[in-house]
Amino acid sequence: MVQRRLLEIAVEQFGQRGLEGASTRDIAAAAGTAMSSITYHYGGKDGLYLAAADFVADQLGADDDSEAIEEQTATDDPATARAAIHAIVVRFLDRIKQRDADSWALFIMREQMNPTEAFERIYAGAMGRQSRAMVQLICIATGVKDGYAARLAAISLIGQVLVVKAARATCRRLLECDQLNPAIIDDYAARVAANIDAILDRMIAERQEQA
Amino acid sequence: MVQRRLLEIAVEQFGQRGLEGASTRDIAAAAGTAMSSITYHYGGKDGLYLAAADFVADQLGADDDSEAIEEQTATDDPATARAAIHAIVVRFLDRIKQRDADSWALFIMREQMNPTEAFERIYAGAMGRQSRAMVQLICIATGVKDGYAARLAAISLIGQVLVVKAARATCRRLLECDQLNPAIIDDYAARVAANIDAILDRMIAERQEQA
DNA sequence: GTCTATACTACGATAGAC
DNA sequence: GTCTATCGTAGTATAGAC
Repeated sequence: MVQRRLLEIAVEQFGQRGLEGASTRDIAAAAGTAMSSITYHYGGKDGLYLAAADFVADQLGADDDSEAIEEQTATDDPATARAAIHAIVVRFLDRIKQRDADSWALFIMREQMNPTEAFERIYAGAMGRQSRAMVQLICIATGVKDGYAARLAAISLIGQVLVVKAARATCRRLLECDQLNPAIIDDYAARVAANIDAILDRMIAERQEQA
Repeated sequence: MVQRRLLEIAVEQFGQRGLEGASTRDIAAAAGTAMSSITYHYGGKDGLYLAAADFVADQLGADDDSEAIEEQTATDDPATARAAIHAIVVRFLDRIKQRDADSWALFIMREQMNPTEAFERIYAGAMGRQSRAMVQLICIATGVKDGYAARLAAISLIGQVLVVKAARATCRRLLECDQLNPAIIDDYAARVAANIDAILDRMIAERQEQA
């Protein structure tokens, strides 16, 4: 399938070099086809970019047990909710261990910085669902009713996961390693897991002393 | 000063649109000069980009009390170290409240994703110093001797701060606001401050139960 | 030092052969 | 559907006037 190959290369190139930095010529050549096939299939560079965003959004929602985790949002047991939060974070860090994860992670990061319509499409899918699930799970796990407080907490958790991709250069310097290998990611995952428990416990304590 | 104005615009444009996305014509025009003055002063686009990186690095180290904070690295009092950690985080989030902070934050973010020589220059300055100071302060605040563990913890703290810029689009969606206004940042800073205490306390507990 | 002119290159889009 | 060939339009770089 030419189209699939085109999309894979597109995500890689757009992620690595950005919308302006990537060239349709290079993408087409790497996919082993002519540049004009991009025009034919996607109407042009912008169309390919949006299609690449949809492709990322699909892959983000597919091949995982995200539905199972999101089902647990229906729970009202704090321990179950906490386990679900851990599961989401672990799964995300697991994905990052894959080598080809770079492409889509960079693609999304760029969209986070200056969002275009492509971000809407990605967030409309699995990404938005998981973010909202995280907020709800925090409410359940801590007994906090205030959605605003839970959203702020969710952002602080997302940041701890995101940082390995968003600030990869700083991480490499700080850890004095050329690339974040799986062993280091595992160690970091353990740190984040402990942090999550500490933060959730703190939030429970905050709630109780407020009463 | 034409050169200073050129650098300010360059940071803004490169940050917003990336190295490839920004055009020397636009930058020169916005700075009220001819494009060829970029060639004259900086040798070309790449030279201007590196000069912009140096400019960012300088501003990052200047106009702040970072030296005062870094001096506190010399302390051996856990409470003082903890206060210093809080101070670093607060100062960073304070800066983000400024409107023009966007430019350099985006500039650095892009370099984090695909580091070039520009990142070396930025990290060689205040950024690297503060990162290392953070690690050391964590050691002092928790009594942890293991630098590796402290570095992992430092990354998790950096992530919580970084996320407001790195995942700004997600933050906006999650908080249902068009832009992260100062009031929200303050609320978030309070959350992060509580998180830091929770995490440091947890690390102290980990250390004690290990003994 | 700064600007105007121009040269050169690479890009995306398009038309048309097959 | 896919490729080749071409066009117009950015972009950077350079040379030379002032």
